[in-house]
Amino acid sequence: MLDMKLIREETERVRKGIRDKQMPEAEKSLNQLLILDEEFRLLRSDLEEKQALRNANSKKIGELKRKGESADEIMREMSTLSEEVKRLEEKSRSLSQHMDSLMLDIPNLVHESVPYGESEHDNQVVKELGEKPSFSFKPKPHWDLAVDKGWIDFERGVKTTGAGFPIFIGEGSRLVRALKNYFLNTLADKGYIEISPPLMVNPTSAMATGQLPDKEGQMYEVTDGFFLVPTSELVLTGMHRDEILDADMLPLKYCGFSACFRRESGSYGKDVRGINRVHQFDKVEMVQFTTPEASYDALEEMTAISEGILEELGLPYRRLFMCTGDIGFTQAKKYDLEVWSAGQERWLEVSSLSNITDFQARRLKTRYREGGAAGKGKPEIVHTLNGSALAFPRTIAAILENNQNEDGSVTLPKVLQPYFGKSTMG
RNA sequence: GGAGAGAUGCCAGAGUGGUUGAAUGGGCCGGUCUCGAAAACCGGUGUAGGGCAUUGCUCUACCGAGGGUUCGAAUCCCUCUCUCUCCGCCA
Repeated sequence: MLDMKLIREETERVRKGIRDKQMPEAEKSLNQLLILDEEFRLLRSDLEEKQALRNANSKKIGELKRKGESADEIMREMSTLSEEVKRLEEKSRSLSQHMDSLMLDIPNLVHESVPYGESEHDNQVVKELGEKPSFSFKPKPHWDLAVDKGWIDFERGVKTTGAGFPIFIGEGSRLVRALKNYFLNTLADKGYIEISPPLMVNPTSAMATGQLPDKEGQMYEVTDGFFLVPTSELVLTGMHRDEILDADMLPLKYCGFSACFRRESGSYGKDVRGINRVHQFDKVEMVQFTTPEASYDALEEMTAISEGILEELGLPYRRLFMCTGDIGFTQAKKYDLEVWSAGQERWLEVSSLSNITDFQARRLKTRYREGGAAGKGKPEIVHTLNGSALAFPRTIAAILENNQNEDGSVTLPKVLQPYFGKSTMG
């Protein structure tokens, strides 16, 4: 959510942002919002004047009654005034509700460094590192490799749950566990506080973090009105909703492991083959709360951490600088990291890192000041960032495919071996 | 799941229809005292939005959330949410 003041005072910047993000529908909302804002402010000043009069009169009535004098005349006046106030209050409420829903259509402004582009084809590859492995045999895609070795069972996953719910078995499961510990230890060593989050959130959290209303179709809703988390970000950032943080706590860094649940309706083809895109997957997520001055540096820091992990894993990767047309509604600046998967001979997205500036925190009402809630000075809205380190399935796909041997065994990256307890799978 | 109690400012806690943005205590900030500190004493200490003006005054809203009663609601009524205690059940 943007600041209404910004929308009002820097309308053309907001309009340009909408156009750059290729969201023409949002411009209609913007236009309507400006009209309603005007109307709302007029209504407001009228209402407040009448409220002030009502307050003054009711004070007078109190005084008269205490003195034992008649207040009938003022009371008669008041009943019409009160009705008018009530009418205006209701109008103001419905106007502001309408405005709130329009506000949700306006995307975040992008950072000036973000390249202009109309679609995913315009994203820029700003970094490419690592050697793509070469083989003396034809490397298999993971869906053959892992199934042959019994590490992943897709069919039984369909049996127990449905398509897109693979079961990791034996050393497959052990690899998941090794990755989890490796990722979390690495992040803890970098100063990230580890969180084991709930896997369901309430609609308020889903709304405040920006998953609702626009991404409702992406989440699974369970019968008690909760949503299964599509990412632990909802908990890691949502935990500080309605709080004023102590400035000394910033930057506040969290990391969390969780299963992530996504409907992924409309996906098909090679994108969903194997574990490239599934309905439930594990992910370790990083989140930061920073001051406005620090957020863009924090994005670089987080990106460096995810890239460092890929380098330690020996996976060739590239970094995409997402263009205005592909960056997403809430983000001001975003990088995607993709690993090379030798069996599929394509790049797979394993991490997405974004600076959301104050866009999410405004809705969350997460602010900061010297001394925290009991402190002095005006509270400022924090900046929030999030990034994956990393999503498991595609990382696993790349590890298996890139490190496979002719007999189907997999020589694990050095860094994982102590976590796995062995150097080889299979 | 059953029964009861509660939700007020940074915290504790009063307030049960009128001058209450809210007593009192604690904390925090500033000051007096002191060589310095403690103690004591004095003063200050919310959020959001608007107006004037320019860094101060003023108006409005906010006492879990939403409705209602009333000329007037923190205070009365209804609904919801959450917390606590006891019982039951259970990893």
